[in-house]
Amino acid sequence: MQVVVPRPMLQAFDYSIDASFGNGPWAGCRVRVPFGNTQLVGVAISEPEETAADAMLKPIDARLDAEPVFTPELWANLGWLARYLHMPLGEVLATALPTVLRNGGEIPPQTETFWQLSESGATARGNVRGAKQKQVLELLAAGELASRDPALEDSTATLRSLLGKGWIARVERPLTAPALPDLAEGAFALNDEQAAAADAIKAAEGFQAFLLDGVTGSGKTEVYLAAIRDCILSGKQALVLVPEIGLTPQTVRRFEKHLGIPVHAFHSGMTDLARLQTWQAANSGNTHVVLGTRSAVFMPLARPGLIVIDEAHDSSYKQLDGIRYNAHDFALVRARGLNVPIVMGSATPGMEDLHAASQGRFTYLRLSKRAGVAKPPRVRIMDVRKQALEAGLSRDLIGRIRGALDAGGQVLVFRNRRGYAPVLMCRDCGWSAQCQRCDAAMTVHGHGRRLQCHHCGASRAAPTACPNCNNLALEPQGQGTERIETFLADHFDDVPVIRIDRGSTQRKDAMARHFETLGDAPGILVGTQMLAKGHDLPKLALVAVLGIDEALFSTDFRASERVAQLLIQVAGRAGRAEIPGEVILQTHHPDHPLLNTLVDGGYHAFADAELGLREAAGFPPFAHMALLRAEAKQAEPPRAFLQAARRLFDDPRVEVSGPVPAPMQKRAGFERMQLFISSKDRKALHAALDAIVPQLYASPQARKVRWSLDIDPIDLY
DNA sequence: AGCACGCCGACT
DNA sequence: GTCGGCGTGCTC
Repeated sequence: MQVVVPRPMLQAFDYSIDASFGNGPWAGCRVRVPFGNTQLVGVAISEPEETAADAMLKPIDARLDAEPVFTPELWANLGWLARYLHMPLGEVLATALPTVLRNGGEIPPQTETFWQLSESGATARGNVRGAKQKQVLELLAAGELASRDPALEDSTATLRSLLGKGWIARVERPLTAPALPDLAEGAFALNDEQAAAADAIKAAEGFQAFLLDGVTGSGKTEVYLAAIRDCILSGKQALVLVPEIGLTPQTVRRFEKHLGIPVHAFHSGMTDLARLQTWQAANSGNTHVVLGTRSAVFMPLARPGLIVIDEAHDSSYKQLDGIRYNAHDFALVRARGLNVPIVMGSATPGMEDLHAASQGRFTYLRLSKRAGVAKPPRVRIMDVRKQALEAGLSRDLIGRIRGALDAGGQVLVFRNRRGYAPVLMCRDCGWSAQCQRCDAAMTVHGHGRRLQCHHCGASRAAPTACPNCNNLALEPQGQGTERIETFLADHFDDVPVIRIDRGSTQRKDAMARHFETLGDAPGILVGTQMLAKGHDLPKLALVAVLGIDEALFSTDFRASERVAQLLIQVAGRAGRAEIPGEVILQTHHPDHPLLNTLVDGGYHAFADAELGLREAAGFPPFAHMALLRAEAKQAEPPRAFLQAARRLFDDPRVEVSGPVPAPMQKRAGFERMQLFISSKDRKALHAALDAIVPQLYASPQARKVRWSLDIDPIDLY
């Protein structure tokens, strides 16, 4: 019997089995096997009779599943994914399983926990001191509750202490499919565009891909919800993918509220056990809706009916290490395999998706109107050449912030650099603090007291004197969110100033809390990318975007797309409600074509121009790319490895360029090189890689480097 | 990857 | 004389 294991090896391994394991199907079942001098959890990929008996083979140690852990559709598509990514099947299968199963854990019986009031609890109920305990007891007095009931959220500790006192009891019941919601047709108030989109999705028979292109505030979510409702009312399951931005719990609550049924979540903030429970509920058909981040794309579906990808352009759908899959692309493959419709929603669709729509591969659905009273914001480019700046803000901008606050509005200041300042520099000799292990300047934190490398995490105290000339002339250069926050808090001391970035918002619900703190009162939010999403701010009157200039001149061919998406997303936060929003882009390059195209023509004008440039340059989506990366302590072994790899290509339809140093040549002490591989012909590219990748695994040079192959890379770092 | 084997340099 | 450096082979 052939078994694949989670090791970087392309081949399968043969094992013998003895009769005691029973005779169900083996392919797709997990097995524990001896491997070298350890044991591994692998997956059988054939039946015993397909392999010739061989007395030399080791026997498997255990069969871990009586039935395959992969649905037939996932089994087929994960096989395809392994071939497409040119990665070992054993590693792909392991990645696609929840952690518990990957590690050989049992699939527990499917139960659901309920809490009941006990007799002593009913007696004690009258004289409980703790407010929280009293509240929970009152809830349970009205009837038992499932542990996942929203009413019991954040009550884990209380429940545990009540259980300890014997006032409540825990009951395990077999999990069953939630009752279908009682939703009449048209339960959502949709405008004509939304209704047309929902109807088009409803009319899909089998696989059909929809690009739901809707401006910010146009109500894409209502269209998803309508489509999901249609799906579950016809007895099928919906899978919803969302970006990794820490807002999944809020989104789950919103979906549950609108659909009236439990929605199962799957994201990195959950325990391994909770994730396994969602997996099981989906696999057994005991849930109607699963909502999760990237890895939820591997969810087995017993009754598949619909896949939704929210914010389909978001780059967090691509995994950057290990199995570098793209959940957006794999979701399309699965929708085709499951023969169900898939909806990709975005206010700023990626070039690939727009191109697919223009070719007719995706059905294009447009939501051009903002829902309700919301009006599109006015966007202005503010020329700050020859202007004095305070913490990176011009006088004019500061005045406009004052005006917005005085009118009772809220202000959002966006700056894509966290920390106090991007560089610590010596005024006298020009020395600047560099990271020892990376080709990058260290970022100043803690109001100038600390230095931190954003690439390797290195951190140290900032020197007081210049290490080069000994003068006391060190000065933080440039602006980070921390410095801007300090300035604004000082300058606008009558309103709250809240910073939102990875430094201030590490805890799970921190972002939601920050938004709550602000409420409806005038105030200022300062932050990075993280500000682009999150709660609606009904009183948002002004969005100021600082420091876009460096982003305008990046070398990465995808940089323009990302800047455009970010600007549109950030700008879209303004004008979502009663206050007419204004967006100010502060720049030293007011004539930059990207900015002007965006401001004058919007995202679509930009996209048309960008697609033209991509086509002329032969970049995706008009060509297909792969990136072979290699790194080591010294630059020579990666260069030699990639040069040897380069010589293996001989198809003229496949272009290979490099090896070249990565844009950040040294990172965390490793010298990094890369080889670009591209072709207009996807089949030719993959045929070439099919022939070459096994040779890379066998290459003697590969032992001296850490290497990886990235199919359809999105970041060329 | 992870581990064992094995062949050369600097330590008790 | 050994401890341990990491080059090489191997995993059914």
